[in-house]
Order: sequence, then C-alpha cells, then structure tokens
Amino acid sequence: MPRRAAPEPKPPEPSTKEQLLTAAEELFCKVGYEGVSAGDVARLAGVRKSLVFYYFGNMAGLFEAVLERYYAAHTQALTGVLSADDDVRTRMHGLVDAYLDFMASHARYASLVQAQLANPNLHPMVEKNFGLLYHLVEGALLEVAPRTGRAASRQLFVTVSGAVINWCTYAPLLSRLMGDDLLTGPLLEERRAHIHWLVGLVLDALEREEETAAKARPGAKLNAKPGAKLNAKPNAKPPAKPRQRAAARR
Amino acid sequence: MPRRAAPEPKPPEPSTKEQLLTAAEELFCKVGYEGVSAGDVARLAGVRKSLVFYYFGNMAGLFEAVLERYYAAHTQALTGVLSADDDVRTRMHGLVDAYLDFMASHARYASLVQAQLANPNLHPMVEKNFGLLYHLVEGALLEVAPRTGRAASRQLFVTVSGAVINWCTYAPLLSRLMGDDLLTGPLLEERRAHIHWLVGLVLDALEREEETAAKARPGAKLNAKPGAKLNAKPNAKPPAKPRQRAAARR
DNA sequence: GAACAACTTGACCGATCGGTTCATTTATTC
DNA sequence: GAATAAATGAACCGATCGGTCAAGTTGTTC
Repeated sequence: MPRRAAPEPKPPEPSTKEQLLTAAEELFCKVGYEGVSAGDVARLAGVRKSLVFYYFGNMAGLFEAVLERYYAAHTQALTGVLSADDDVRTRMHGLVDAYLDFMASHARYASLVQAQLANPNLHPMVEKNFGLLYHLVEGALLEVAPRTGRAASRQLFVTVSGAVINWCTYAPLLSRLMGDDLLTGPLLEERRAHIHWLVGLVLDALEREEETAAKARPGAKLNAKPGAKLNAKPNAKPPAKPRQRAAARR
Repeated sequence: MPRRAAPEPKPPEPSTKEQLLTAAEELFCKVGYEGVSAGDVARLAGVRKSLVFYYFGNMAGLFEAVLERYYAAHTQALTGVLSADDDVRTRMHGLVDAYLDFMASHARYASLVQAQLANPNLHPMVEKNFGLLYHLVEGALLEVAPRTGRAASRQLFVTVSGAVINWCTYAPLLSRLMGDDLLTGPLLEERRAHIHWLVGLVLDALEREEETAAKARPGAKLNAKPGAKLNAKPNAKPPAKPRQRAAARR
C-alpha cells in the first residue's frame, strides 16, 4: 500500500499525517472536540491509533493542528479584503462576500468554532484569532459608527458576523425546514443579497445620523471623528469588484 | 440529612431529582453533552452516581429532562408575545425584548442549544422546538416581508434570532475583549437598543418597498399579500408596553 | 549490505466510562 | 411495630478511553 510521499515531487498523495488531520477535522466538526476519540480518528484515516500520538503527541495537539490548518485558511481568506484601501462601504461588502464564501465552503468548521466560542474556557488559539478578526472589523467600522450606543461598532460586529456564521451553523437544520440546501445555489445567493441589503440599510442610516449630527453642530466640534464619510451613494448596490469572487463560486 | 420532599407541602427543599437536574444543567451548558459523565453530575449534586440512572434511566434521559425543563421556560417566555394581537411591528419588538431577556438570563443554555443546532444529527426535541419557533416568527414576518428574495422572511428570521442569541453565546469571550459583562447592565441595554434599531430599519425599508411596489402596480394585483400594513410610524421607538418587562429586569 | 532514521504496528496499561445489582436505609401505611 | 414501597449507597461489570512501549518495517545514505 502506498502510504508515504515525503520528498518525492511526483505523486502528491496525502501523507499519513494529513490523512489523520483530515479525518480529525471531519470528526471534530461533526461531534465536537469532546466525543471524538483517538481510535475514531485513526479508524477513519485507516491507520492505527498509536499514530495519532506519534504525530501529534496527544489529543489536544491534534486539535490544535486542526485549528491551525483552519485559521491559516481563514486568515488568508479575509486579509486581502480587510487590508484593501477602498472606502468603508466597499470593504464591508467585500468582507461579507469573503466571509460568507469561506464559511459556506467550510460550514462544518462554523459549528466547531461557534461551539468553541461559547466555551467559557476556550482555546487560546481561538481567542487569539477571534480577537484579531474583532479588532480588524470593529476598527474599520469605527470610521462610520460610534464607539457606543445603539449603532456602536461593537454591536454591528456581532450582528454582521452573526448574520454570516449563523446561516452556516443553522444550515443542517434549516435545510430540512426549507427543503433546499442553504450552503449552495439560490439560497446561499439569497443570503448574500440579504446581508448586503442589511449592511446597506445600516450604512445608510449611519450616514443620515452623521448628517443630522453635523447639521446640529455649528462649528467644528471635537467629539466626532472628522472626515469620516461614506463615499458611495446611499444603498447603492455593492460595487461590482468584490462580486467577482462570489460569481466565480457557486 | 434532608433529602426528600415528595408530597409534604411544608418544606420546599429541592428534591434529589431536582438537584441532579440542576447539576446536569450546569455541566451540560459548560462542556456540552459529550464531556459530561454521570459521575460528574452526581458529584456536583452531592449524591451517588447510581441515582442518575435510578431517576433518568440513562444519560440520554437526563439530557432530555434538562432540555424539557429548558424548553418549558423558553416557550412560556415567548408565547405571550407571539400570540398577542398587536400589529407586526409591536410583536417583533416585543419578541426581541422577550427573547433577549430570556437568553441573557439563561445564557449558558444559549451555547448548549446553539451547539445542538449545529449538530447534524440533533435531538428531536431541539428540532421540534426550533421548528416551532421558526414557523411562529417566520409566519408573523410574512405579513410584512416577501417569502423569497433579499428581504425574505426566512432571511429576517435568521438575522434577528442570530442577533439575539449570538450576543449571549459570544458573551464569555466578548466580555473579556470589552472589559465589561455583556449580559447585564449597560452593555445588555445597548444590545437591546441596537436590535430594536435594526428591526426598525428593516421594517421601515420593507414599508418603503411595499409602497413603491403598490405605486408601480395600477389596479389590485393578486400577487402580494393584501392589507398587509405596518400600522406604526416609520422607525418610531418601540411602543412602551413591551418595555415594562425589560425595565423590570436590572 | 550495514547503519540509520522515519514510520508503523499491535499489545498493553491504568483510569474512567455508562450502566447494573443488591443490600440497606428511610418514610408511609396499616 | 410490622409491612411495604421509595430512595439511597456501595460495590461491581465489561467496554472504552487516552496514552505508552517495544518490536518491527520501510526507505535513505554510506
């Protein structure tokens, strides 16, 4: 049986380690960290249980390796959009597209991560990556949203990220209620349109509130962030640019 | 040691069964269904492990009993608001208040339920209760929202329910990032105001779309739901009535 | 082909798991 | 206070858990 492919460049067969990672990924996503045994993982990978400990030391090491693999893809999927120098509106719509595409294609992870986020003593790697995402997005939102109040940037973060991730975590259940798959085809596109619509409504309202606040304030007051302007038309469709990746998928 | 209070009306001390239920509730919420052993539950309740099986048969029975207890409170918390004959706007704002109050005070459950919802082979009791909530809320939303499209009632359901529940499931992590508790005090009230604001934005937009659609359609077209009107002023603050419970808390 | 490292196997360990069994205690009823 | 049923404690079971270990196989390098 072929089971090795260390430095040979020709046959890129998955190594035993990768097979274990893939099997662990599937099981962790299906039943959570607890509830998965080393024997389960090894059986699904078609190897012996002891190899789990040979490659990863213990179950926690295996879990970390799976998380590491996931967050590498996760970070790579979002960094481009978040670091672009477009205006906030474009960046937000781009983030929605990138985040939704990534979560829809890694839907099983969504449940795993959300279960971890709810865990009171969660893994430091999860906390680190979530905090990174939080500060990036909330920081971008601060350009157009106040720090506190009903439209606070932290509130928008939870709402928008939840709008993306909950669609994916509820997918197995909702697909049964709606009679079609939520993560591909028209229902995913409907979700995409919904979140873009919602983000547009919110940004429009923020722009209106900023305008009335500017009208009420005579001179140059020092409280609000200066020059924070949305440079796209109110509730216009998201610019065509970030849609290209979305159109490629599906 | 006092450990029984079957038909005696005088001392309402918690029975052993109730002590086990409470202990199980706490542990299930903390580490999920998997990851909790019968010995753990019994130890926390201060009784022997065999009593778990004496009262509940097996671990699955214990889990069902905990879920049953939870969904009874959950249903009772929402039925009043959902069955009221107020207009849709009032019902939606009332639902937000009731749901947010319930989830904030049962925050540990939020994680448990969300982890269950993400489970591909979830418990029938969870599916039943979620489906019930879905059909109730989505049905109410159908009075003002279309069945499909970017503003579909099903889309609004996921967005709004996620806006409530994610605040509670992310609470342990976000509280660390924000430096204050998310589930009590000003941050909870900020969340409440945010969701009400968001719901107002959405209902206003739906009203506007309905108006322009009615203008574009000359006679009495047969496609849309007739007489579906929001009978409150656009983006007015939610009526004072449903706030009383919210004001009573904290 | 000897030496070596990387990889793999299968047997094994103590601990804990869900669950059972049974004797004992407790409260209730007559 | 005897009888009875509910409630409880303690020991126990087979299975499985995470993890270890020594021996074996395989490919690489001289």
